[in-house]
Amino acid sequence: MEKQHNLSKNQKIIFDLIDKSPEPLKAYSILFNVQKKGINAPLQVYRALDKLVEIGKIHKIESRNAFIACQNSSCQISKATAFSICESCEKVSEISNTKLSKYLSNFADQAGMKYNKYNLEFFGLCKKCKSK
Amino acid sequence: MEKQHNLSKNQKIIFDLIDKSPEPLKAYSILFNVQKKGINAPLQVYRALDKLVEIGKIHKIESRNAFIACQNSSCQISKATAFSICESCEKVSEISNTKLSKYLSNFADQAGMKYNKYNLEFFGLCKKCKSK
DNA sequence: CTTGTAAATGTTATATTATTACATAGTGTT
DNA sequence: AACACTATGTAATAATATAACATTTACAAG
Repeated sequence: MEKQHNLSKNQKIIFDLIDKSPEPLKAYSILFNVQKKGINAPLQVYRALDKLVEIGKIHKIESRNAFIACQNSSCQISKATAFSICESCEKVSEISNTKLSKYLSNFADQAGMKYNKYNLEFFGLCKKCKSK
Repeated sequence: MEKQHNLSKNQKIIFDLIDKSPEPLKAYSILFNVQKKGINAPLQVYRALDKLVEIGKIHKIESRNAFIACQNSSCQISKATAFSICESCEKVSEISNTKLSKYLSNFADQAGMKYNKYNLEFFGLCKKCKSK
């Protein structure tokens, strides 16, 4: 059984916003959107984001400085993430591919070193953009 | 034969600095270091960095907003990159592993979509930090 | 129930990272 | 020489993120 994380008020407001969004959201766009709910300062947003990332409810798309809800119910901790990013329309999808994640989790480098965490971002054109 | 890129003055100054550095450098630390050489403004640094990334002489470590010289002589274009990052001392190494790069370059997702570009960052503890 | 502790909140200010806009200069063709 | 392209210089500003400090809430242990 996975640990239940009871989100606090701000965390819930911000998670709900990200979860409903079809695209990754940036911190200041989140801030703008939640100001009517009483969240006034960047730090309030960043604190909630940090926590949500920590418990795996959202992931940060590093190359875009944006945040997306976890699409993968089994991924409760953000330690092994893979995304596909369309370089034209900026659509981002989380990749859940058991073979890929096994391959990467078991990867050992030249020195035999293994890693407990990774983040992979693939770039290309999504179907729609490719057919344009 | 690979295309030869003749670096301009600013590009060369900034590449040399990054290439000599044992660790990834951040843009404003680069700026600070090259001010004695007549580069005064952030934009001058960012323009050179953009170009150097484009031609594959350096890579950006996205999770750290820092830049590292390409360690891999065959990687003239930054389109397939993998790094190992120590979460304790922040040491970063580029991974050149043919199997890994083949695996990722050939990876096709659920929809059969393939990608022309990827960036992978592994996190863990380096040998030194692990033995502490 | 009250006390201790960790987590979360609120607020202001500031640090860090990156780009826009505009003017000028160099480089290499044809 | 004319052209196109790349690079440079400078000032201002936008976008992203954190530091410092005061207060409040949640909740388990005594």
